[in-house]
Amino acid sequence: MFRLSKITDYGILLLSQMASEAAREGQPVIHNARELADQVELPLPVVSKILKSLAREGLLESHRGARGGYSLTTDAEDLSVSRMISVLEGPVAMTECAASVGLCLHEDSCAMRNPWQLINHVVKSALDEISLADLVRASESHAGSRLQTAGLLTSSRPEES
Amino acid sequence: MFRLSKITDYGILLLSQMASEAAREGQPVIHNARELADQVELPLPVVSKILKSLAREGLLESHRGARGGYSLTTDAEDLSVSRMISVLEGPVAMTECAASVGLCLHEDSCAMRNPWQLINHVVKSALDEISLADLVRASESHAGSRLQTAGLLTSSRPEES
DNA sequence: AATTTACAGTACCGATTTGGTCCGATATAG
DNA sequence: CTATATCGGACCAAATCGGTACTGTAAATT
Repeated sequence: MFRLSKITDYGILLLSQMASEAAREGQPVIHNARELADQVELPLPVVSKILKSLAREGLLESHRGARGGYSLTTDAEDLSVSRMISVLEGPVAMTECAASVGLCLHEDSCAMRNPWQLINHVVKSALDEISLADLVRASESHAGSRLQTAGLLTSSRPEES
Repeated sequence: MFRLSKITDYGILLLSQMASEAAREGQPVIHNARELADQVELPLPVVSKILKSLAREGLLESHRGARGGYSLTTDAEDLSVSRMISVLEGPVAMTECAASVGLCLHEDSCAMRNPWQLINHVVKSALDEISLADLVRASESHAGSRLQTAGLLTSSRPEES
């Protein structure tokens, strides 16, 4: 409920994995689908499918043929969560009305267009502020990420195992 | 595509409708399902179902019997969009992992728990900041809402008909 | 040039979720 | 007592989602 599809979940996971290695190497690395599937422990066909769509949308560059694979086209700092979500499951539009015109029967009479656009804008702005690099940092350390210092993480820290 | 279910859409619409009238009357009004269904132009059974669940969750008070109906239990200023969404489609959790423990197979190995919690927190905070009263104001006037003055609406204004 | 590796595209299927309907029971006003 | 409404389910069709399979094409290795 109110959640992203698994595809998006996996997609962002894959991008993070790639960005993480790129950061370590200091340069973009070419990963093939099989390798990534092993690393993130997901079935190859699924990973393959997601990588294809990421490439089609321009987030990844594909290299065909033997020793081919995918590499990031964008610096992790410059790739927002908002963008990733848009690419993986369409524009960030919390209701049909917000997505485009003519989808809702009550478009004219409905008093909610402005409100929804407002909500939408607030959420989208929030997601614009988080970059792939932020995610990588958050995954690698529990403390000290840029976002924490920016005050975006106000709660102490997630209680987990 | 990262959107709320129609039920949530409708639910918030209904709450707005009720809050709007309550604001005009200066007091909570009792609406029956049929009346509301007419006003928002949705099938009665659907409206009825949604109102039931809103009442069950405590956002509305139900009055049974003849001349019965529903009334808001909370002041519109104190009801956040976040709360409404939670009630209508479960906790705001953008991925399964974020919802509760034990749902994802890769829970331990997965490096994304922190990142997702981060994203989740950012979105939830954003939705906490918008109240039902804000929505009503936004629906009634294109300019001058509290949110605009608070700087949450940075873009000039939505381009629409 | 043949072979192997790996991406490209697309069709497909089963399971789940969603949107929507219906009905019998119960409570209240008049 | 009767009319009016909510209450709490069950129920169903349709759309969506997660995942698989297969055929084709491009590049590198030999």
